[in-house]
Amino acid sequence: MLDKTLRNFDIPAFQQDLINWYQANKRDLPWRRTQDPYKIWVSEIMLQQTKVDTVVPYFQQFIEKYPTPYALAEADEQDVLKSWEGLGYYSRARNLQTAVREVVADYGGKVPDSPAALGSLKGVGPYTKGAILSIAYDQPQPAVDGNVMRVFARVLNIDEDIAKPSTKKLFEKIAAELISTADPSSFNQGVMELGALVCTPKTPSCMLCPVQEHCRAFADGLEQELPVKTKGKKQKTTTYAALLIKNEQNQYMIEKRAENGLLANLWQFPMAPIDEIGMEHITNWFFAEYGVQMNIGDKAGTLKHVFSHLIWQLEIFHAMTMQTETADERIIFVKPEDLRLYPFPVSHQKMLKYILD
DNA sequence: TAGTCGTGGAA
DNA sequence: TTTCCAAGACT
Repeated sequence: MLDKTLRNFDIPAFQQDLINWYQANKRDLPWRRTQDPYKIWVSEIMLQQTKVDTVVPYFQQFIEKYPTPYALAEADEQDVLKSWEGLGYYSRARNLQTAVREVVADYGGKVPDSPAALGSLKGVGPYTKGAILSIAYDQPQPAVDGNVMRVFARVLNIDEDIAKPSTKKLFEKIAAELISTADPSSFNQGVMELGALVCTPKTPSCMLCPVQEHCRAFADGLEQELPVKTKGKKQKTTTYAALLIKNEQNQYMIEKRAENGLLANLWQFPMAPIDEIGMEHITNWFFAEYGVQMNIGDKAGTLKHVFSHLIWQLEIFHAMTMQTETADERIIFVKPEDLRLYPFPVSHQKMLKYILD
């Protein structure tokens, strides 16, 4: 299967054309100005499912605050989450810190350069492992992301569904065959850079492509049809009442979310699923759930927030309570000016404007 | 395997 | 407006 796919494919010429193009056209990105495995690691975690333009400012600020594995290992998780606020996929931040602590404890603070040790770290999967080994340590390891699957699917005219995990394994085998042993870093980054700048998902710029002469999809006019990717299911909407509960000290009630699952360990204004409990039972539900007696006031606004796999429809209300504390450790009351000290998901960051005017 | 896990930008 | 998606990992 693999032999047939790669038969008559001029691997050395493809490598050379790709690497030459990459050297001449690569973007000047902060993580390309260093060989520090820790910094490259941080960049690769941030770049998971996230655009380069989004990552750049987060990376700069993160490295300034946590310049070494030791600095990150010693940091408070809440501070790390605050640095990650707005970037999404927050378990990446917590897994990174867990992994960095392991590197400090078990590897003397040096990022492992063996595939087995690196791949065992929390949050380091097949792609990230290959990226770190190739970019930081110049090892010829495949690093297959969405770009790589798209580029290789077109160049080699492969119509396997790239949404399937088994297809990713196929491309890892292909990447292992194609990767340059002379410059694995430039090869891997070159494929990704090509995917980001030229071999784009929609309307690829084939006329500007440095490997056009190697591309079977272009030769057959199939560049728009490849790669094949089945689409996921639609998100389900849940409606919540989100309450801006103020007490007589002008403090607002916020809640730390569970330590697992969606938006783990971030803070939010309390929410009630009004589909389930009914708007008329909210007060009782809140008392049962949080031990807080409150009166609901005016509606402050409405907010629709779209996640990857679900949608929140938030109906936002002002509310008043006489209490300044509860028995629930997840609940605290905070002055408006201190709310920004806590890591909030974007949906609840937006709610701050109803309080801070 | 398929679902979970965020966000903002492009077409 | 809707859809898709971006340098994935985990369960």
